[in-house]
Amino acid sequence: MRLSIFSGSTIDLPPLDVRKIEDEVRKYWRERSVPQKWRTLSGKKIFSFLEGPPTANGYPHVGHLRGRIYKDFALRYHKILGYDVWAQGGWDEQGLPVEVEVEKKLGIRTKREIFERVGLEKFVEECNKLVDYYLTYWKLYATELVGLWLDLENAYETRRSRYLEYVWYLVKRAWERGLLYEGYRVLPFCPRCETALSDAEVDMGYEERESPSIYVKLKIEGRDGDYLLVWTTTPWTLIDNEAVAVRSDAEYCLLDLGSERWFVAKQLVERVGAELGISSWRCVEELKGAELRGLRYEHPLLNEVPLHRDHANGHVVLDAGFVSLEEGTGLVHIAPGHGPEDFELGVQHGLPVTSTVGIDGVFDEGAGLFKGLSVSEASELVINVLSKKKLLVRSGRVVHRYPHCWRCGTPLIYRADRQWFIAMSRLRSKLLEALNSVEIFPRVHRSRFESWLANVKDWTISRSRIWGTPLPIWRCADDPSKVLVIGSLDELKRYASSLPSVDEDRLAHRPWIDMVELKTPDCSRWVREPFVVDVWIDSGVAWIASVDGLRNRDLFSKLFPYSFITEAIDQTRGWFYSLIATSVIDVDAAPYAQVLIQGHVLDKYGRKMSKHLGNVVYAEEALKKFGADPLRLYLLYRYPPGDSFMFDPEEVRKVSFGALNIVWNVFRFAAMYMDLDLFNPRKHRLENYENRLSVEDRWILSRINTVAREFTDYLSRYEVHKAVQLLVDFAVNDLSRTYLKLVRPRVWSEESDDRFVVYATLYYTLKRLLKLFSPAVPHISEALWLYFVKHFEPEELESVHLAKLDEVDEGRVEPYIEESFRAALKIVEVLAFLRSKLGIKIRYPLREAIVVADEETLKKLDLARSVVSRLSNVKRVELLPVKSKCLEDGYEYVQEGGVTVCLQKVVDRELYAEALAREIIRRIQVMRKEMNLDIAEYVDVAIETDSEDIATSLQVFREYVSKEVRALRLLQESPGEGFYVKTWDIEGFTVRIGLRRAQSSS
RNA sequence: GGGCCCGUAGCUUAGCCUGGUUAGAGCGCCCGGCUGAUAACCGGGAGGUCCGGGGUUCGAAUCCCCGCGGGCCCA
Repeated sequence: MRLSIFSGSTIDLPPLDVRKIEDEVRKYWRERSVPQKWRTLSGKKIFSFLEGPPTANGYPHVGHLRGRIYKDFALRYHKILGYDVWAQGGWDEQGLPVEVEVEKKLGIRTKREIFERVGLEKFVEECNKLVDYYLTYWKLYATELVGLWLDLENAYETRRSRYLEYVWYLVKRAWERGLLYEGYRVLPFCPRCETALSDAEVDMGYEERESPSIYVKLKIEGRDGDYLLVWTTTPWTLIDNEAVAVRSDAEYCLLDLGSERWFVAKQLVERVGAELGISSWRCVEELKGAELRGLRYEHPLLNEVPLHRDHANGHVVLDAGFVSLEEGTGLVHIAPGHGPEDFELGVQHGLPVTSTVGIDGVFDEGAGLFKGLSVSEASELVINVLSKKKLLVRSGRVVHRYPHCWRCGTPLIYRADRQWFIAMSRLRSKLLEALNSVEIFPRVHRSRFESWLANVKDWTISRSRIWGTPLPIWRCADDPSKVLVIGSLDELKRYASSLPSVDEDRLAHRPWIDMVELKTPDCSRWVREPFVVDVWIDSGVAWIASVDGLRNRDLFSKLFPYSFITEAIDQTRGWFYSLIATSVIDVDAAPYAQVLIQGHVLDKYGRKMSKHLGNVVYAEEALKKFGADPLRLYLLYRYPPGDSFMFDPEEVRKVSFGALNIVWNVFRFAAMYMDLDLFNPRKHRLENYENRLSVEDRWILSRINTVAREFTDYLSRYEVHKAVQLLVDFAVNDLSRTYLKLVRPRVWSEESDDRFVVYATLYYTLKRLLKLFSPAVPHISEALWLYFVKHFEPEELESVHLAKLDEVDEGRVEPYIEESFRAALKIVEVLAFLRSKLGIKIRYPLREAIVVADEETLKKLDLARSVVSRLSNVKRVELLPVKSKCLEDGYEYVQEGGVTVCLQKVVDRELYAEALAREIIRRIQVMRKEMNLDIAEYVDVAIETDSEDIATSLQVFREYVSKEVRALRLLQESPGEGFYVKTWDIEGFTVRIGLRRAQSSS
């Protein structure tokens, strides 16, 4: 089957129209099910890839494409290396971002509305619909139109019961291994949305904000008149204050104000003084922070918040490394329920952890006087009360950066809450050990990952949300100390005394999961913990859940550990971690062997792409504008995979498209002449011409093999950019610019069959090059495969992507010839420079060039002497050993690094005549093109000129000119009727040239 | 506050690990040329305190120290 754009009896490869070609190629792949064949496992060694599932939320942009193109490249590359490839797709479908968008869509403003106005069932249905919507988009613009051959028909989906069972399985494994526990932790909450937020979400919402700024003195017990001075911007947290922290190695001053004395860090005395407007105080005692440790003070709201009366071990001075000496007083108020650091310090010292604030930001009865107030109302009242009690030293305002909810703009509050954890901190050494078996590219990132694992904290796996995997932990209603962890749907059904009648996908979600009534011999009613599981565990268990590994053990054992994964650098603490973490929890091993860590895509100025800046380049837009292959090539070759990528649309067009255009045209050139001469690679075999190869043939044959070797070499280190640059450079410089230029006259010459030597060489080279290019630019490679290779070898495979990379043909690698060419091309460059100095165009032949150099260089040059001569249009290239002289009159020269190059600058009459002939030829060629003549078509030419020189030249070079322009008749007369006529100025003379299709001699 | 990385032409960068020609490219700019595969291409030119300072060395973009500036991650 031929592609429709290539149909026709003779080859006429059109100019490169990327999008049209890609459409046709995609159609061909679809009709022939090529990707399915490509993915078929045939029993060979498997390159198993694990897809980092994109979140089915939001539209894909070029940053996503970069990652997906690396994935596809790695897969295709290993396929042509001879592996079977495992290329299952996957989608991450649950989590807060989906909920947020559904809320927006439904006009929901508070979490309560979800339950009361919309209802959970409807809400979950909407989440599903939204996921479906984005999947459509991702399948088209981030997969199919990019040419990705990930298997989407069998993609894993984290919302499916068969998938999320593995999250349950994992939680149960953690429970069995004693790693699952319940505890308290301080987390950022949005009181309006009534949910905890992740760190990433907090980072999104930092904004300037004006807050209260108050200085409060705390009465030290047993030291009448002595106080600790503290500073805070969240007065409401004083309600849950339990300690004051100092830095043990810092100096503190006891400041005498006459009637009373305050402790302040020495380094901050001046600052605080200025702030409070006090200058007349004296430092009466200097102490190390360590000496303050253990002092007790009276809680400033002891009467207003009665529970503090019972906190016998609270209200004490402790030391902590995090105390800042840059701001505040150097004494930091500690509320273990409202700050992560405070919490840790509290736990270390056994302080009571009180959080009298609810998830909605309203104080409960524990807050005494402040019950029922919001945090901001409470702050005001705290200030009032302290002021009345004369404990408030100063109350002002301060503008600072503070985290806000990125959805609704509400300032976040930190509060302690009951959560479920997995004790990852106990697995640190196992994680590090597992990492030993993992190769990380680029290498520099390894230490980052290692230090993250070495310091890993326990994992809060519970979330107070809806659209997620339900936390599979049940508690006995009658005895809350009894806990039941369910590891699969089967297990759930086993204990169920009644089940809602819904399909399994629903059953495994809220709200249906909570309609299941569970009963066991030791408990008549189990109640599920009201959480969903952190969404990172969803994608984290992909290594086993994606293939339903417990049921497909055979397949799973072939894939695990996965050969390769790749995502952007932010996933170091995300997916890369959640994979290895869950895998270590289950089987004490890393689930992947190689990781490629990518940098991010930025805009062309190096700024992050963001909706806010309006500089996001979406996948859809980029694909429509550039086509997939130019975009792929650009993303692959412009920067190292690990680097940030400054995406400049102009560069795609100029550089990437430009390179592809040259590659395409090299094939066009080859195809045109090969077809014209009925070249047949089975008949005109390279082996038949071995002893007739000219030096440039041997050179290009050597080069393509060297390039192939270097290509695989770079890719063994995932230096994708270098590998691809190498191919582009070879195609543009070696093939197009040098080889084709050299062989063009050989192709035109019909005297011998030498042109078949060229075709055989070129065919060998192009076919190999095509395979090398195929992982980077699959569409264009395929088009050329079908059009070019399949045209000459119809029995070849139906797709380049099913082919295998050729072994490097060691016998054809001739380093000496490559060196020789390097030297010769350098001389060609110098001669071009000399010509431009002399103002003599390449079209003007020159008699002689002389190179004076050492013996070794000369030996090299000798081999490629004709190359210099042809490319520089010099009749004779003379090679002389050092000490010879070429610096005579009539020569222009350049001396460089022991090599002297001289060029004879005299243009004698004979040379001049030849030059004129070439001037004429060139103009006739232009006219042939303007007339749209077929390449092989003959013409009649009539030339009229007032120049004696040109007339002579035409007589002398009559044969030459006729042959070059395929003239049947070349007349020196005024062009008559039926001629296409143009008047030219050549060297100041007027020349009228007439052209017409050759008339058969009648 | 801690860790990692980076700083080379107007822009994007190679070279740095392993010290040694005249620091190499692409884009942009200027001049010239080539073109029967080329929507292309080629040659030349202008443009560099290799972030600053100090050290090691016969010799430093490269190795070491300090500083400045930027990025990423963590707190």
